Amino acid sequence: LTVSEPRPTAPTITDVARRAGVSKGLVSFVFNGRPGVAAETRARILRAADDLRWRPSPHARTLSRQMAYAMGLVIRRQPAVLASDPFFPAFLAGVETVLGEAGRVLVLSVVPDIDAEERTYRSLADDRRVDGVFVTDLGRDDHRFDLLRELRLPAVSLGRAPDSSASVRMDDTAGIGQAVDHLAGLGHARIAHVAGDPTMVHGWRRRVAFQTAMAARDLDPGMIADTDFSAAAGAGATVSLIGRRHRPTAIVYASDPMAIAGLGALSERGIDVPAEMSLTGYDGTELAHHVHPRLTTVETDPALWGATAARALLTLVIDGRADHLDLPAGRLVPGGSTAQPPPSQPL
Amino acid sequence: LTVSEPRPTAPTITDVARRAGVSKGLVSFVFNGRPGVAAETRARILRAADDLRWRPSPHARTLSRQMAYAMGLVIRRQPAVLASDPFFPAFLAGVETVLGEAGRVLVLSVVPDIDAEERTYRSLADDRRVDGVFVTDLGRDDHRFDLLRELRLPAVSLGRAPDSSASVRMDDTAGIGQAVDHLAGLGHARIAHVAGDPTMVHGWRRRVAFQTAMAARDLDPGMIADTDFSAAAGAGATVSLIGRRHRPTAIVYASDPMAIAGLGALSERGIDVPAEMSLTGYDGTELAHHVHPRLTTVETDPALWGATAARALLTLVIDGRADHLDLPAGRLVPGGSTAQPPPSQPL
DNA sequence: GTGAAAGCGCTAACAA
DNA sequence: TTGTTAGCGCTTTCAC
Repeated sequence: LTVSEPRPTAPTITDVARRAGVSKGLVSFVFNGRPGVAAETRARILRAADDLRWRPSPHARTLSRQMAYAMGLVIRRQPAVLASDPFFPAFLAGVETVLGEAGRVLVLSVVPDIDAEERTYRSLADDRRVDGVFVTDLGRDDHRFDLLRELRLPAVSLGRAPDSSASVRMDDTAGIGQAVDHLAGLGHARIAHVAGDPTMVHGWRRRVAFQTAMAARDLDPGMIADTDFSAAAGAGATVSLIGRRHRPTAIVYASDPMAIAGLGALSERGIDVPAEMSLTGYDGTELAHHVHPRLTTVETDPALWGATAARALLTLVIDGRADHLDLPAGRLVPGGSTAQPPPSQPL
Repeated sequence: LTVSEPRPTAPTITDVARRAGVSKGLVSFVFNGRPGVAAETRARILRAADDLRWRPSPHARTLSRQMAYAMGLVIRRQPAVLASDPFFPAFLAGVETVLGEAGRVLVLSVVPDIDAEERTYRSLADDRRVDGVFVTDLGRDDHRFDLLRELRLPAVSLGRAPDSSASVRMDDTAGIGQAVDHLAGLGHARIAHVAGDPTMVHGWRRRVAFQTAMAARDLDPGMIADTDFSAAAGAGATVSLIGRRHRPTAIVYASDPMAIAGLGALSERGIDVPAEMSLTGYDGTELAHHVHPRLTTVETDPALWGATAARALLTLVIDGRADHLDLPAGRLVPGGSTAQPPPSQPL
């Protein structure tokens, strides 16, 4: 039950230098890709390091180079919303593949509110815990970029923010548009949208995409219920939509968990999907494939997103600049939750 | 688009010492809670530090104290399984609340396979990236503790492992037992279990708990289908169980996502829940509350688990020892997915 | 092309 | 009680 013995003392750059018969400085040069080391010397040094299984210590490096070799991700979310969100695990996996190869590590924080979020960013910066951060869940009026600029913390945002220096975006317009087209193609005219959080960029973008797609087909784009992306709110919004006078025949959800919850709410009220109501989701989560009927949803690739964002952040941190990247848009995969509208709907 | 200016150079211990009119040594003593500093001097030093908004640099500390002020969590999971698992987000939130207060940070890794996992542990240890780790998803014959011992990396396991030095456990026996009792009380006799991964401790424990509870009631404990905890496998196991000659009238699932997928599979085959088949889940996830019928499930508290594990790991790292802790067991919360078995079942 | 030595910011042993 | 100083492991400037 005790952890008594000290960890074995690792070899240092001095050991390597001695073994290669050179000075510390040269070893450092080799490991930092500096020119001006004779090929033969370089080989000898690499051999020595390899023999000793030595690698430069990140902490020592941090001290002399002001680089943490770590990236940060601060997530501010309601526990309930976070728990049913399948995005993060896959996103993190993607981030890791890239950071790991680059010898970087991911520092993750989950915070409950905006104050904790700010404190976290400040201490990550003050302590030089990270060299840069990923910014997710963009707000439409996001205060974080000012803070990050003040802290001089390079950031890559997921989705484009007006004042982010680099971003990786996955277009949600296309997927929502395809969903509307799919439904309209089946004959639906009264299509509603259970939107996400309107204060968040992805919630808002999907909402606007819905309105645009509906307007483009001369359909009424007004049947929208806003939520906070939680399953509970998805169910609530569904109930409120079907209570309206002109009940919709189809609902486009801004996320799979909400669609699944909506399916539950409809089923509870004896409304058959897809015979009486068609549903589409967004994300392409595993569970969406296993509810009945299988959800028609927009498949996205969060792992690709993570890997791309990580590469962008590395570039930003190392080269001091990075671009705004666009990822291929999600695409609609028809399931069993969409069908023709019921033949005779009272207007 | 450029991140040009260097981050503002933070004050150092030297600045604080100068401002307080003392030496660096004294400042260090004060910030490490060492005795032997005059009260008045100490106050002066604290004031100076406060004025300068100075805090000791973790990296510099790491170098001289061999402490990283960070904890690690390495998750090896199939992306699909991880994505539908609601446990981690809440667990992480719990961990963070404790680590944050203690000035520690969480280093997270998501790895695809066992080799990557080992490499990750090695580099976390070699680079002194973390002072200790959380070990989750215990295998019944878990190789990781040998590795961690070799690396001298203190570890707290989630669930008790024979060779872990500290652990935090949440009993699954009680919850599964309650589920069986609940079903038996409703009149079910042919109760099946869709188990988790039998090579993982929590999967195995729930499986054994099921068998024990069934045997205690003189019921046949043999109807078990093993899975890997994925939703897909949950659906598959469900299908195989209802295909058996003595079809069960109730199924106890080892997780909510599998129960939800099972519900989907049954629904697809026209089997009514709960009229023809009762289901129970495990975890108490948000989505489980919003499917129809609402899942009868075992509520657990992953955030509490995270906070407790974090406290244990801090203790282990700081004091060199920690205990095995037990958390209150999950408890069954009846929903709409359980009812009396159908009156006349052909044997 | 290579070596010596001065930092990076802090801790801790030793002196005073 | 307080000050001095030698590390911790690495990078980098400046001589040679």
